[in-house]
Amino acid sequence: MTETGSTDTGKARRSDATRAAILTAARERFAADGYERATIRAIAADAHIDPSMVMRYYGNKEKLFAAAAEFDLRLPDLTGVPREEVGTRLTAHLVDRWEHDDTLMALLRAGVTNQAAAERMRQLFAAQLGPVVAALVADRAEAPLRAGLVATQALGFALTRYVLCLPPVVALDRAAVVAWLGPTIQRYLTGEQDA
Amino acid sequence: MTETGSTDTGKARRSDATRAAILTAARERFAADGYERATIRAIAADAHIDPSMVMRYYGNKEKLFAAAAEFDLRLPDLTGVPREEVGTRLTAHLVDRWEHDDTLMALLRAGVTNQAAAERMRQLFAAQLGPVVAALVADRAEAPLRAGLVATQALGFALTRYVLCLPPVVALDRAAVVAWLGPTIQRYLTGEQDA
DNA sequence: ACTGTAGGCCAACACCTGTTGACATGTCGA
DNA sequence: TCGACATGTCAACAGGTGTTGGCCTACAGT
Repeated sequence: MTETGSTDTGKARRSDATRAAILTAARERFAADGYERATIRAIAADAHIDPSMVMRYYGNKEKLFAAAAEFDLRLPDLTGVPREEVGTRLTAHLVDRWEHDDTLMALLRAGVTNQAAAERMRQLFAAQLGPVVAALVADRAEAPLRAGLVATQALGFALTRYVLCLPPVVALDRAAVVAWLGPTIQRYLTGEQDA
Repeated sequence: MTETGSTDTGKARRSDATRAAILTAARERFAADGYERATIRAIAADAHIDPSMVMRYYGNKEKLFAAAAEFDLRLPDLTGVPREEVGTRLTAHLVDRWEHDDTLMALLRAGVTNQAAAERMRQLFAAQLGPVVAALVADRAEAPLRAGLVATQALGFALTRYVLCLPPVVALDRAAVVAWLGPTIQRYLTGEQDA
């Protein structure tokens, strides 16, 4: 394998642009078509290169997806936010994150039929959402459950709005989304189980 | 085409068992693998027949899916239920429906990558959940939106529990699911937008 | 100027897919 | 008994898939 050190800030290689183009095209295809329908050939065509280049740079389709599905939710620190506002704040952030990055869509579409993608999704919520929630709740043992509940609503919203495109859900503007989903997320984060 | 009248209650044909076996196998495969990974060959093997029989009886893969994805939510009439209980009642019913029938799973897994399946899902919520919600809300114009919101939470729960298998969500028992999701559904059905 | 090597393309492979048509078998009415 | 028709099997097709290896070209270091 050619030197691909992750830590070195060495000189840029001539192929870096190509690598990036492949990754971008891969994200778009995986997001639009899911794992199996996103073909290496189509991704290569989008990146204006030969399919064999994809193999050379990323080994195989699985590894390409793994590289393309690297994602950071960039969750804000909610400990400084008034407790009654954390639901709306988190909701607004998630919606924004979803609308400005294909990666989550790729993860969602692929995660439904691909085991590795599903595992990624699990890690995403456990490793990134989990800690943020843990810093918020009184009993830290409750954190994974509460993070999971948030995931049900967040992913369900994304699924119905961006994938299945249920018309009434698509029609909602940002403010309405936050107004409707915010209190739900708030309750999952800070509320009691008994209504 | 052989006589396949939909209205006739004529004598059962010898091939009806085969037809049913194909449909059952198709539902299981579509539910487990999604649309593209569920192959005609695998379905035929499960049904212990030749792949060409699937084609003869259902024409092509698309039509087979259409037949396999026929589904009735069997939603109860909620007009007689105390208003503050409709959320938990609907939640409990949906969970039960989901756990005892592969069809919804097939619809969900396929709907993420297949247009026809997504369209089915849209019709399902519009035609079956819509009216039930409409009978419940004061302003009927709000019904589609409220049904859509219910869909976000219901499908999101199914996605995280049965497809992505987030551990904390999988761990919930039936009572806990109803206790957590019930109030959310209740608010989407009968609550005001401003918390 | 020469050469090694990285970057890129082409053709091919082995496999799997949906789909088709020819052929065998069984069943039931005339 | 015989023939029509439903039921089922087998083999093959045309196209698409991930993946591989050989070949060409241009640039960087000497």
